[in-house]
Amino acid sequence: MSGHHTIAETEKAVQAKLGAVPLHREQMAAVSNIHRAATAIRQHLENSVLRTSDLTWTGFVVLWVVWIWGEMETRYVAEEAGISKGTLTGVAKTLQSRGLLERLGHPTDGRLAVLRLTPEGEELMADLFPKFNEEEVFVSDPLESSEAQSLAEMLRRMVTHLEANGEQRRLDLRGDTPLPPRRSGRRAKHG
Amino acid sequence: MSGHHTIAETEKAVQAKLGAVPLHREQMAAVSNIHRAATAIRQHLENSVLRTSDLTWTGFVVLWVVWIWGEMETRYVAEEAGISKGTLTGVAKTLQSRGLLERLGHPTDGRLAVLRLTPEGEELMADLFPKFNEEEVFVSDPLESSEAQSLAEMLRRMVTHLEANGEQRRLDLRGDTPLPPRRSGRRAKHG
DNA sequence: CAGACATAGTTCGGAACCGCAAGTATTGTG
DNA sequence: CACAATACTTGCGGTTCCGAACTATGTCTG
Repeated sequence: MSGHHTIAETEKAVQAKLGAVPLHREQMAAVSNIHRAATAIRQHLENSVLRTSDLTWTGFVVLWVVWIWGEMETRYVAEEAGISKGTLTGVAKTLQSRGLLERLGHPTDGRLAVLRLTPEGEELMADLFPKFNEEEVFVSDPLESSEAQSLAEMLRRMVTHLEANGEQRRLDLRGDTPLPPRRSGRRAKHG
Repeated sequence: MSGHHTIAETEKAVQAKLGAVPLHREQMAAVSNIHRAATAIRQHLENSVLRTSDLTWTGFVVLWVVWIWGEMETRYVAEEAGISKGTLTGVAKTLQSRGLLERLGHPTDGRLAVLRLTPEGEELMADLFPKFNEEEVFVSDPLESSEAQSLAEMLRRMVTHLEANGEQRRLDLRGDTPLPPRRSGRRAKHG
């Protein structure tokens, strides 16, 4: 890494820039450090264990989700992996083309599709996951065992809160005004 | 949200799947919850404050970094934002085309490029950031003030640790073997 | 049972994204 | 002045990503 600014320096600059503005600093620091940490950890894991298997982060997460749950319907895989259905379609195709994942139709409901690891996929995860976990230990090195637990627990509370109340919050925020269309994305057939 | 599985259920499934394998569970839970939380928070922020200004997450982060630091050389912007230089070139173009960002040559070193917000960009951030901060408060709702501080501090330690030791760790991990080339990417001119 | 509505997944447009190679320009150095 | 180093851009080949439109299937209702 050896960055230009350390995380501590950035926080000082924020303080300087926003010194006069009334803000909720603790929450700001908490949230922005979550993203800083997530990015740094992700980059470390991508450039260590994942890279050697030529897996992307998202590809790994999808494999992981399916591995943990066994067979799983695609809509739930997308949700667990934190990606959209459309993205999953593409990612699953990539993983299928590498022989790691397979796709089954649902026996009774023709709309559903189910994902499952191939034997090669199972083997890969059995090999990869311990290495992945070793790096999780490495990045958690500065935390005491009790701190790691406490960290996980606080984050879990935040996620649970968002799962329960996020949608309502977003509805309240925008009130009547519907969401503006995105700049990019598919357009209606004709004006 | 209203997911299929809650985060608690997922952790139970992990326990079931990996019950026999010797793993470091606390660190695993901590790291995976960091990513879960980061994804959930990012989606919430994108679909509330960012969406109304048609900003992507990365676009906002770049604006934020430049806003906090004032003028900043592009290489440092990329690093602070957690993206590659090549990506930054594209993102900066997008933001310039919207009149939010401008690009200046460095007065003394002709190789450098410097980014700075336009008045429109300053105005947008001044308007947007308080709203953004309000949502940071919302997502941190389940945390006591002291907990938010403690969370930020633990994450800061993890990031600092990675900044200091990540590169060496990756070097040690791969030992002699150079990184395998990526599946994709530009090829050398002739084999 | 036909038509309306709902649900699951795919397709598609536009953008972001990476890593690498190669190109351009500039600066530092022996 | 040759030559190395540095900083950024450009382009390639691929992946990921969202969300709206679209397709196919299932379900509900009159």
